[in-house]
Amino acid sequence: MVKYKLEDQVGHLMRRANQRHAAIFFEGLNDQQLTPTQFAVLVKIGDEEEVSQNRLGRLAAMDPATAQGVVKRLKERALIDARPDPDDGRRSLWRLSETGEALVAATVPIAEQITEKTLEPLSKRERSTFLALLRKLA
Amino acid sequence: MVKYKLEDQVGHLMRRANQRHAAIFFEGLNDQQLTPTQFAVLVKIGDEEEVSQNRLGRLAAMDPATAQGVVKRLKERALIDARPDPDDGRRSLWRLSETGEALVAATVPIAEQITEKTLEPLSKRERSTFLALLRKLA
DNA sequence: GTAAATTTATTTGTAGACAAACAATAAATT
DNA sequence: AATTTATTGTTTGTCTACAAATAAATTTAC
Repeated sequence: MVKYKLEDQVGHLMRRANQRHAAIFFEGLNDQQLTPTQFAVLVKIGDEEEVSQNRLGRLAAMDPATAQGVVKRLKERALIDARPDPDDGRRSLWRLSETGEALVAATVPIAEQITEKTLEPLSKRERSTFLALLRKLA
Repeated sequence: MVKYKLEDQVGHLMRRANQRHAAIFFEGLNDQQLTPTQFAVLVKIGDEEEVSQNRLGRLAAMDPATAQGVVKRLKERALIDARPDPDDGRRSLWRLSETGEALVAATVPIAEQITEKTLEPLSKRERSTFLALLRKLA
């Protein structure tokens, strides 16, 4: 019977790694006032041209209730715009505004630096190992 | 110039891995109505016998504002108790109640299953590699 | 063609997570 | 001893995250 050590549990370690990454993220995108989720949503809208809110949630790994709030705040900042879906009365189709487009273009390089900084404690080789294993747990 | 792929970013993958783990956690400890953070706090209080709120926050990786709320809820459920620190008028010293003690004893085995289930997609060897690398990023 | 099931989106409620500002106490400095 | 600095804990506000309940529109099944 070995003692349960919180510090060795994968959940605790992931939580802490996430906290560290979040801190790096906020430091990097402090000027733009973007959260990781908001950034993810902007990138995904950019990828898709036009996309419904629920689909966006799936693409960026948010549930519908979360997506609703995130989209609302981005809309209030005029980073995204919507028009009603002509084929489906329930949906709105979201796209980047010009400001949003410019913001994504300006922030993607910073996001790349954030990824780099997050992985900094690992060697090149370790990084690809880690990402491959992490992908299996995602 | 390679396109920025959200799905390949370490932050996004960690966020998703965390979501998956959280889902496994809630499923496992649904009956006890414990969150990962609450469980972490209970385990840490158990480790320490008696501990102040701020120190507890550091042990379980929460900032003071978060710790305050978590401790408050555990106290309301009578899982933990406090007495004033005789040596420091600012502090309370927290410890497990009898109920809390019993709950920790009952839930640690479940937490071990949760860890196991979270790591299930990885082989034994991959698990130790993953944990070693994750520890460097935490 | 209608009833049932599914999908889309919203609302309410709970719980982390953290920044910033604050009050109270304790420790360090001079 | 008095002042400065640090620590402990609380409060307010914003945001993510999700469960559960609801309403409306669409699809599927019969």
